Amino acid sequence: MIAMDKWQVARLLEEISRYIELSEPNPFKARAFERAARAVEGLETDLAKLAKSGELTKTSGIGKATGAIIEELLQTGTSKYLEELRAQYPPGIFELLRVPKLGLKKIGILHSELGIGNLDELEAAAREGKLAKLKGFGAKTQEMVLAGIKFARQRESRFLLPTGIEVAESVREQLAGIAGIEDAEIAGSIRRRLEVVQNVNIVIATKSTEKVLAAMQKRGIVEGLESIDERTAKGMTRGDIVVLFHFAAPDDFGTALLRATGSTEFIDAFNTRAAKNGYELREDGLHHNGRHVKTPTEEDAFEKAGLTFVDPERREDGSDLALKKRRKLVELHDLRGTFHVHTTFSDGRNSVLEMLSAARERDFDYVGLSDHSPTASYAGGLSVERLKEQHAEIDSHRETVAPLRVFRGTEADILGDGSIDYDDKTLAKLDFVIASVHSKFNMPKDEMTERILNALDNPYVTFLGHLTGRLLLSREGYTMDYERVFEKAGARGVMIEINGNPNRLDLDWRHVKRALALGVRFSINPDAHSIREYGALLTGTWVARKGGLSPKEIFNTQPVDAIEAYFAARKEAARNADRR
DNA sequence: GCCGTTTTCGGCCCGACTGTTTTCAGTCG
Repeated sequence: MIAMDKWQVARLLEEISRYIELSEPNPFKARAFERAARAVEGLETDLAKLAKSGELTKTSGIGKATGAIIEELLQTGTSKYLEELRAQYPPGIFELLRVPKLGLKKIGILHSELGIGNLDELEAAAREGKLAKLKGFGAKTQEMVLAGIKFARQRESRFLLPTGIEVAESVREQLAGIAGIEDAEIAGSIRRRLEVVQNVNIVIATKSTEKVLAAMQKRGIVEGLESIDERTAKGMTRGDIVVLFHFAAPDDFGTALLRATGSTEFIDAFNTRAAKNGYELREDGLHHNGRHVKTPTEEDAFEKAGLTFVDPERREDGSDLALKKRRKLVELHDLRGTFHVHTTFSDGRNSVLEMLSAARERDFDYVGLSDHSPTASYAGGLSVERLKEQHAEIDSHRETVAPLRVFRGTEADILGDGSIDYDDKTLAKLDFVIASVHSKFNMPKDEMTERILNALDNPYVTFLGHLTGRLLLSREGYTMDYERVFEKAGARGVMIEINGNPNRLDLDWRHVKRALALGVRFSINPDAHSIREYGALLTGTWVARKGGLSPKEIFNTQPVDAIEAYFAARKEAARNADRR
């Protein structure tokens, strides 16, 4: 029998909740299953043991019905109720959620009234004007749906960087056993660590392209693999991800990797500079005054052409080729601690102790907890009383997690007028304050700019959180005058967070250069809502590297004493600040 | 469906926004 863990059980409870919301007028029934899922996730004791003892329903949020379903899931791996719900709807029904502004209620109506169960059917019905006639729908909704379908489709063939890396790694691993392949490396925008990517590029070093290609086809490394020219082959994986293979002789592998990594702009800049030394990158390798030059590694290509090596992340344009020395970019192991960590006090999935223990296991010297503020009620923002309780809990764990040092913070909402969602007295009790926008995203540019500038005037603010507010592949960032924001942040010593959540990667690396020039310092933060999400520090590091940041420009590369002294000094200054 | 209790049904987290309404429902964070 399949042993189900609490996370899998929670996923299935969520699925039930979604189905219920499609058909059930009472929204609280769906919410009850949602709550049960949260309750299961938050369990400190083993779910299977708890079920065995018959005390499941003693957990708040789990009642008679949900308890029985959980037991059934644990015993059989599925639930009759869930199977019945699944049978009532087409399998692709939830793909409709990818259309913005379409929620489960509207999807439920579309299915029951028009039998719509996927994007194609939705598009056909909207084009025929059938949507506008439904109750609760209208002409505008119909238009919005059509625009939304376009939006969803555009994003179909684009995917987030971590997905790209996972797919690319898995394809590369499959190449390992093929005779004749001497080396294989991931290239393209994935190697450049672009936040959203469109295809996978892999460079293969081999002396017998045809033989290798045949072996790859035979093994079914990807679907529909076929050569598109002498040196390139193309296939698909996971349904809709295009994989390009670039073949090169081992002696030309460096040049091939360089060219396949791009960007086009960088390669052009490379060639312009190399030409001055008589060198040229060609499809068939590096050439010096028309004669072939061996470049088994990428470093060889840079060196022979007389150019400074540029890390792949920095190859969006040619600017770093002008540097005399290779840029020293920050690396994950440079980080000594981090901030912006949530716990079960607000919307995190792990307790204070779990998050602290995980930070210690990662060998951090320090970590700063920051749950939401009261206005973020949907995320369980902390009242002043709850904040006090959290402080007491943190204090009770300090010895347990030593030598890890714990800082007490908040991720406080920047309210509509730019004020911070706690009073000064409360803020003064914290070691640090991350100020973030979580509401009223669609303000006009001027208003949003003033709002952020106002927040920067609060002397207790230490960091600006996920400044642009973008959600990759789903939401554009806020409009604001970034120049003015960076200027003021720099002048007031407020750091800007580089939020490493792969859905955000915010600050956008494109802003980093300008912010740095205006005196802004950065902190790489995970915005972790679970232990696993400390992993976002790696993705955050990529953003910093893409922005060209070195360890000294990153706050959390500093030792704990420096951090503590900085917070203390800043708080002291805030207390003394004139705040009329 | 769950919870709590003012023991057997009423409330459940909420505010902004938008479109469809003519006072509200659905979506989003």
